[in-house]
Amino acid sequence: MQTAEATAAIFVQRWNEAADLAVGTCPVRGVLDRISDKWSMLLVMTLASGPRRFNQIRREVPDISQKMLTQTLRDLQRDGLVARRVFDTKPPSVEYRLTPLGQSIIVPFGYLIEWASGNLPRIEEAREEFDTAA
Amino acid sequence: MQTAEATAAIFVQRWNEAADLAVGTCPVRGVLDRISDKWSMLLVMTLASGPRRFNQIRREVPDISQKMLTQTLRDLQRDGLVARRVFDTKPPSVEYRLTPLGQSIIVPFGYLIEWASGNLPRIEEAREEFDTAA
DNA sequence: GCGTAACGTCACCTTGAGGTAACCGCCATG
DNA sequence: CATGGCGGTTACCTCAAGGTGACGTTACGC
Repeated sequence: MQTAEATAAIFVQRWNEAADLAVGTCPVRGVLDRISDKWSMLLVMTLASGPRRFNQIRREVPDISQKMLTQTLRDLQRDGLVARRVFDTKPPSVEYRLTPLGQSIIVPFGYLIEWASGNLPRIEEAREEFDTAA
Repeated sequence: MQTAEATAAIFVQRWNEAADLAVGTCPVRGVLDRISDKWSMLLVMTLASGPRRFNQIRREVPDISQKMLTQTLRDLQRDGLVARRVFDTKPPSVEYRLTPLGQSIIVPFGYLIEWASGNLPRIEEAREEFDTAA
């Protein structure tokens, strides 16, 4: 197991080696922009524990509108993270599940969520301090 | 070293245990919304390799507007990820550096970037396939 | 005096993400 | 007959993110 510092150093080095990552056509930006909308991450994590049907997701994520659920699922499907399967029942039911590619993003998401929940108190503290200073 | 599957399973389990993460006041969402704007991640990674001055950052990230650089740096400072130091030179120069909290986010970011650059071809492939199918 | 570089602020405008609500066909149930 | 659940689509509206460009202050070099 490496220290966090060593791991960070490796990532920083890779980032710097990737030359023009900061400018216009950075490929990482393209993917990250897609992932960083309001619902994508939430839906991926929801589907992480198994396939779901449309209205099942709606019930689990109550504050998403029908439109955004449809749209976000389409986008995730387009990117190959989610597979859509229509069953020929009456009425037809639709199942959404993560593809292997979709499952592979759970790990990096997990690290980010872990960081977020672990450091939330520190961030809120910093915000208060900053706001009272101003 | 665990397999990716095992790691993912742990993250999924934690996510499910965190009960009301999906609804309204989810603390993770609060932090992630901040991080997922257009420039935050890019600036953090830029500052990862050392402190920078204002216009130095502008030159390294040429497509950011002055306004957004100021604003994003302020937000990062407010969240305690970036420290701002004013030097009493003439004219005054300003240095931005990551705080320890800011440095700690490099690792989760790194995993995400690694995933993004590794899977970009697959995503583009999926997009093409999806678009031609429609 | 003039330009330039330092680090911003302010006013304005455009764009698009996302919410709301209505509507669709189909089928089961009361 | 009517209601409700299924899985959407469409039109409309709002709000905030982000870009542009002007302005400001100080100090240095030409």
